[in-house]
Amino acid sequence: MTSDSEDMMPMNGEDSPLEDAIDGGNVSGNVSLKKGPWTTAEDSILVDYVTKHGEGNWNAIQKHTGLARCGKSCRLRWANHLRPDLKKGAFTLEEENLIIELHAKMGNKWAKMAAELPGRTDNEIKNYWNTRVKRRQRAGLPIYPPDLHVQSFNENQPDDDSNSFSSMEAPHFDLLPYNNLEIPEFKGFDLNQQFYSGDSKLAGDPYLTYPNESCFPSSHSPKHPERPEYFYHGSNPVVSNVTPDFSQHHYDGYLPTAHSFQFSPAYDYSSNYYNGSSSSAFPGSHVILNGKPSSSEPAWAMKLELPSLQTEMGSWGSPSTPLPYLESVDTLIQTPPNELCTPACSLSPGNSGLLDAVLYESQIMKISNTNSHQQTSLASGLDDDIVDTSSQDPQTGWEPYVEPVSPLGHSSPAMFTESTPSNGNSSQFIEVTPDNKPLDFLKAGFLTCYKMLLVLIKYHVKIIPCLKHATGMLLINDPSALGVLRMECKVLSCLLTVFLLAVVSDIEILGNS
DNA sequence: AACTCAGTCAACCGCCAACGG
DNA sequence: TCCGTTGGCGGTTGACTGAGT
Repeated sequence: MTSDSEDMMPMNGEDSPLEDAIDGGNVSGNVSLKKGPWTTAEDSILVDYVTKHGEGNWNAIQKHTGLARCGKSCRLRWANHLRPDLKKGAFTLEEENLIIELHAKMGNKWAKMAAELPGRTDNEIKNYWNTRVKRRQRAGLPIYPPDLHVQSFNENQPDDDSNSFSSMEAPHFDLLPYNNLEIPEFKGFDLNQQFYSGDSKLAGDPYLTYPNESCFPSSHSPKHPERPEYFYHGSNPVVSNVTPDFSQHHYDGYLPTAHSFQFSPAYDYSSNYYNGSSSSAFPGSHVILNGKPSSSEPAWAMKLELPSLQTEMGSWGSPSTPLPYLESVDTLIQTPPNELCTPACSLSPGNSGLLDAVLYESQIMKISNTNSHQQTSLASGLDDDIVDTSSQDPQTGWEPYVEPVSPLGHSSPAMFTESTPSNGNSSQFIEVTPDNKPLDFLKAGFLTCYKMLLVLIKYHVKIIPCLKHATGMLLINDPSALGVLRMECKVLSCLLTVFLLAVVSDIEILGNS
């Protein structure tokens, strides 16, 4: 054993660790105690002391070594950083699973949890958990995976002595204010049901009201930069049946792939916002990934369809219609129709959506002065466009597209040729020619506007769910919502512009006539 | 380049229980 | 039994960092 004098560190040099350690300390009684980050010099003093004397008697360290740290601080430093048996680095997937499981059993008993994780400190586990809770809270998601929810309650039955906790220690499944999150519109958003509609076991689970957190990956996670967050598939028929235990939760460490998530009813589409890859950009994109309709395509797929247009040619509204890309909407807005048209789609403008169709029509009108179109009743056109609700999906209320050519609900050219005078040659395109009575011409012009408005409304309605969801994402501070909203606003603003142009066009022509 | 923001980490603070005088 | 000390624990805070804007 060494004497106290031997424990004292040398004080005779500029680089004296002790001098460094004391520097900047606070006065506590007649001893200046330092706060803040530990220096390597202080660490070396502490390590040296504990190596010689063992752990404990922490207050003696300050007395014996002159280290300007209180006993508490020394103990904490040793326990959390200097202990030789500490495991450095990120938590492994197994450790993360275990932490979640242990927390479900124990609650915030960090020390007990640390005892189950060799080499890990309570502080480490606490920090990890708090970060996790914070992240999930922001996303409005439950802390625990759904099946763990059940599992944990089972494990905390009274007959389980080893895991019995008081009510205060019981798993806190209501830790999050999530259930009280006030996002009225979003909360009732039927997407929530649809995410899990394929899993009756999960239906009604209050913790599944919101999308899986996989959709809200943290923008950066130094420990797991490549991991978007866990993908709790819950009762995912694909995943959960593979392994019955807790490890079934899918932590693949990578962004979802078509294969790993394609049929998960719990898989939410928002991950596609994040993914940004061409392979998944929107709900149900697994259908796109598969390149063909999937029998497992969830019912919500149709609901999530954006207003435009990203379906394959001639497949408007068909049940097998691949779901649209968000990105493609942006592309459509920014890209001239001609550039968008691949040979496969060149036969019709209808495959590219409303904006595409509108742009296409305008081009057609410009270059075509010779077309002769069949006269169509304005009234019947209106009926075809909007009013007919008999074809709506009784469940979703969504009006399926039946027009195989155009997103406008009817032949796109017809839309313009029926009533829209676009220029001085409007007589080629409208059913009411300048030869007709001025009143008829006026009526045709206003009907054109009206029709355009209805079409816009129709598409706007399809956008609303997306806006709702994006708004919800905003309310929970999800950064990806901004991009979604921005894109959707682009769509809406373009639609509005088209409408206004139609109005102006009519007014001008009316004036000329 | 400056700014913002979220995540991580380390450390401190306060409370409490155990212990010993 | 009381009281002071010590150590353990959980909550909180602030510095730092990196990504995004």
